[in-house]
Amino acid sequence: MPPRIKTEAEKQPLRTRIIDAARDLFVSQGIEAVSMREIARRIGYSATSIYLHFADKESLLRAICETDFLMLASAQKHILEIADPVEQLAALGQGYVRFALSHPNHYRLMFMTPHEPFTPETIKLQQNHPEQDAYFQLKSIVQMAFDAKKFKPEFNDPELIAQTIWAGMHGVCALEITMAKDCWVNWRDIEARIHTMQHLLMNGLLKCY
Amino acid sequence: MPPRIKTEAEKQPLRTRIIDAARDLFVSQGIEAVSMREIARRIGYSATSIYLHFADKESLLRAICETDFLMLASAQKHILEIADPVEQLAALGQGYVRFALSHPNHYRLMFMTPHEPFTPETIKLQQNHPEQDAYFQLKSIVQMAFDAKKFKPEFNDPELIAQTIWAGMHGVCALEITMAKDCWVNWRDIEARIHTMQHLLMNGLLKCY
DNA sequence: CAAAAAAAGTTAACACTGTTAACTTAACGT
DNA sequence: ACGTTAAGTTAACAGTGTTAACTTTTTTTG
Repeated sequence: MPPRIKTEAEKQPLRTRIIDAARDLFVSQGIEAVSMREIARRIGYSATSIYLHFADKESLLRAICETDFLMLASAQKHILEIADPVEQLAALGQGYVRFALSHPNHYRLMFMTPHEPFTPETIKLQQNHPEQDAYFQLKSIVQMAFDAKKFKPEFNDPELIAQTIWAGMHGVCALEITMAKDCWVNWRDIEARIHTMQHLLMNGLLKCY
Repeated sequence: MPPRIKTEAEKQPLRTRIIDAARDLFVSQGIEAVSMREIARRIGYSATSIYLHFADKESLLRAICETDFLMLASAQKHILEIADPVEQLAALGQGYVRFALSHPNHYRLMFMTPHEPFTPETIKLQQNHPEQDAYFQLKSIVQMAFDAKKFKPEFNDPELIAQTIWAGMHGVCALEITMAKDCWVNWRDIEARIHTMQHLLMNGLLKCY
């Protein structure tokens, strides 16, 4: 009997099929819905076979995380082409917020859930790579603006500037993701909140904006 | 045989003993360590007896959350006595950050974990009560500063101002709580990050600070 | 005071979870 | 064709939240 022709999905190595199935699950139903058995059910394997490719659930989630970090950095890399560093900064902020709000589950996993720290050995992603490390992108752009003397003189530490910009945008996104449905707070339109924060950061940090 | 003299703890109604045991657990070992069976073990009851006081684990966690919200608001209520609204704002920010960083597990449960929305029926906490609602405290102080024409003219919506201040401080705290151990980022000192954010918010929003 | 009713707790069980050990099947090089 | 290795499987363990049925304790009532 000839071997049944494999579908495209079945040709993929199992490791990536596991990641994809797990991602599908948690993107559509949230992290709580991701169970080893459900992942296995989706790809037609037994749950234990996942352990042939990942040490444990943590590792699997970190692998997903890794591809998501790459996704974010990739989506932003075109910004590095923009000439004006101030425009770059604005675009990066916009892109970051878009990513967070259109992929809330990814965002939660990436930036709102504590994991074991990513050590350089266990991770394939290259730190300080302009197309793989979104934080490096931010740092670089801030550094360029800093070198061009765009910031007010009281801000003399580019890395601190970068981390403050990140914190500001993260605050808006994180509150939106966890608390948007909460009617305790009479939330203003998310676009207004984003705009106000960006305005505040830019105006506060830059000499003229 | 006479009934054994009850200890002080045993005299407490069971409901609060459950909450306290659960809080103890998750403060010291994180939310993952909180299981119905472990809570019960600690207070010497069977796990199912918890269900006589709480519909499910969610409800129990919400009850903890509620007492924590009260804790935060209580810790801040003295600020309402301060005369100058700008000083009030600064003190409120400081207090908020202190709370977040000294009670990270509480903070995560309160502001970084999605729950079912708190409806006015299911909650004992009074919304818009100056000693029970920390968000109301923020709103009030912002409103006072707004009425005193302390903000720059381009910021004309006090609630939006309040939400932006919150987002800024939350961003710093939330990143610290989830990512402090992550050596991917060369984190600046948390005090510097807090100070920079506060400086930025105050300088950006207020006419003169 | 005793009987009935209500409240408070308990055990056993169900359907899940992540994970391990032991076993089976398939593939491949000699 | 045989032995070896890899790939997957089933069964099982210890844990989870939760429910139903049963027992004990307390309170109310005749």
